[in-house]
Amino acid sequence: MAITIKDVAKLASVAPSTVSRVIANNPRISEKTKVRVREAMVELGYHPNFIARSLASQSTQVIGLVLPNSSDVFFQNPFFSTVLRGLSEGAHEKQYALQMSTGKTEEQIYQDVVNMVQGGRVDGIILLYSRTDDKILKYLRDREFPFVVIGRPYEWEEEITHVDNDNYRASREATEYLINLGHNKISFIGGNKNLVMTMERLQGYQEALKSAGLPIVPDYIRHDEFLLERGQEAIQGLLLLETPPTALLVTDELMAIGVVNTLTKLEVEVPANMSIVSFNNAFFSELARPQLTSIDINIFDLGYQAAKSLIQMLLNPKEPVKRIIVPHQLIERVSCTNVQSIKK
Amino acid sequence: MAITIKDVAKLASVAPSTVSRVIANNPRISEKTKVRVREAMVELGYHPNFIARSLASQSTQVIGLVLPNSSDVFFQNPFFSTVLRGLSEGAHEKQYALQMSTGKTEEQIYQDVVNMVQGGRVDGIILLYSRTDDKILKYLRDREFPFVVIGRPYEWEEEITHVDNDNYRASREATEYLINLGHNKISFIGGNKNLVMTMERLQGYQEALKSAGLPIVPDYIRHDEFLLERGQEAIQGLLLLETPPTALLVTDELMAIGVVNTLTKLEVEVPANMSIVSFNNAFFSELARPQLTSIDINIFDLGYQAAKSLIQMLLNPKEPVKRIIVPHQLIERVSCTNVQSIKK
DNA sequence: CTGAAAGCGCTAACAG
DNA sequence: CTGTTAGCGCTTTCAG
Repeated sequence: MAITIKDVAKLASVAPSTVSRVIANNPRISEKTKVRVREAMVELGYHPNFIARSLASQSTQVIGLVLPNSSDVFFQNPFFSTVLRGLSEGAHEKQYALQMSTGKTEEQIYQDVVNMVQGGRVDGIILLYSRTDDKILKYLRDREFPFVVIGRPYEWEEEITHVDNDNYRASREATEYLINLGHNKISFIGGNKNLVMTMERLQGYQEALKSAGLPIVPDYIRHDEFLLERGQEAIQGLLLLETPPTALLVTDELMAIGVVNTLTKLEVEVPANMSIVSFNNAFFSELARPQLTSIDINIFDLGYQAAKSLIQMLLNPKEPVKRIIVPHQLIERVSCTNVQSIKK
Repeated sequence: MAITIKDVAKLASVAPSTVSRVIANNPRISEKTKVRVREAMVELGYHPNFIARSLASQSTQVIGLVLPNSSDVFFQNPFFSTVLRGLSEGAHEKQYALQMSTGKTEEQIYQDVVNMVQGGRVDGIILLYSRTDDKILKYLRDREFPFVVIGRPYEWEEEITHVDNDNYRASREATEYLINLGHNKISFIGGNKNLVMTMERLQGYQEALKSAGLPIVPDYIRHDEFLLERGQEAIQGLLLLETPPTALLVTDELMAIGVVNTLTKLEVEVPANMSIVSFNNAFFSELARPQLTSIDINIFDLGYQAAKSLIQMLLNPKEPVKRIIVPHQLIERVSCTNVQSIKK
């Protein structure tokens, strides 16, 4: 078919193994023959065959990405493209390629992963989410296959390298920010309950209320998919309460947009009649009217660090387990106001 | 290492080739031995090694995706995630995996492609864009490597299978829609000039004006990156003109959002003082305030059809060249109004 | 410093 | 219907 190592070897009058060593830049080959071999490679337009190399060396230079099973939802969220951009950059630096799972149900994705792993298609895997009772995580762990989790693992946290934000603290700070503005009826609109991230943000919220001596009102706590529509529904429910909240902590941008749009439609002014803090800050918060005060969790870095960590693990099999906490920060915009101004 | 075909063969007391045939479900193998072999596979927990298979069969079941060189911009745009979702679904149906280019400059991406192709990593490639003077497209064509383009190829259109919208017509219709509302000062805010899509949309716009006997005013035509910020700049320039337009055709959603936000800031009301038609309709148009009338180009289908077409080419090497036109439609929302209402 | 040879795990003629 | 035998293109001992 194409030009192989043998062709090069013949032209340079060396053995194929020598050519292989030149490619690997093996120091035991003399400069002279290296030059000669390289010339031959150029002359023939030789390009190494990765598949053959993979088979022989048992490594592919490919990283597998696993999306959550609610991938349809995930795709819509700007979180996805941003984290992917970070992954892409991290992988590119070390010449790794990225391969994605394409399944939609948990079972399909599980099969994707088995194919990637047992089929020898990838050297390592990055889970772009962390949730409870994850069959896939368990599978990877049982096989001791190299992988990294974006988010805090629900189990075996100490044994799994992961990249995460301090979601608990971020959420607590956001809540305290609202409390400091005088709010005492603060609602929590969270995402999928099975995501560890959601659980932690809820805890941070509750802890902040507790510390401030405020009650935790179950009716103020909502959970749903990270979707525009879900945000809309959530806020409608809250407004029907006897004493609706005066402030909202929304743990996802897309939901936040849904919330804001719905409020606008219902002529509840933000921030005059409702303060909002959003999460993620993947540029939707800026885009919303009014622009949303938001916790920036540096999504790009989550991806970038995850890629880098995994590659380090691959390069050095006894690399210690790591936890990388990407910093967050509250970005103040104009969606929050002092509670005084609300009382009419 | 892991369990191989030989282990299975031994346990089932057959030759390795027989096992291979069972995997391929070769009809020439008796049901009896098939069953026996399958039992052995299950008992051992055998899973085929894709890399080995790829090397032997010279096919990988992987599709390479090539993003445009302005990938940072591309990642932000909802076009990306939507088309990727379509690609993912199309690939999954036929058990193909997706691998992405990770380079950022044209040269890096070119290298990614060479690696994918000459390295034997992928069976075919999908270009997620179409632009002028594309080195990568030329490379693929010269090597006669199977590939599909999303968008209309700038050259060799007749020889390259591609999936596209009728951008010319879509744009003409959108412009006519505005003309029918009585507008005669219509501006065109387009994206990157090197994209074929942009060129076609511009032509459609111009043709509509011409047919209606309206002049083509160069000052009304703007081009820029598909970015929020660019949309903002474009509209500011337009408002400074002696006779600003009364209607805008914006060929990208993200830009459209930038335009709307800027107009709001400048207290130019939409649609009262400015009508807007946007493109793509990947749910940003719905999200904007006011909601934007938009040409829905069915981005998901672009991806889905591209994946399906490429796979067909791979399955049947003499599959004829195809052009697939995904239909578009104008979705009326509330960002346009009759020109009468503008005159104060 | 370089060559010969074995083998990574699977497929695909070619026999029988 | 099934086994034997070569590879696919590269890496990697093991010699020398």
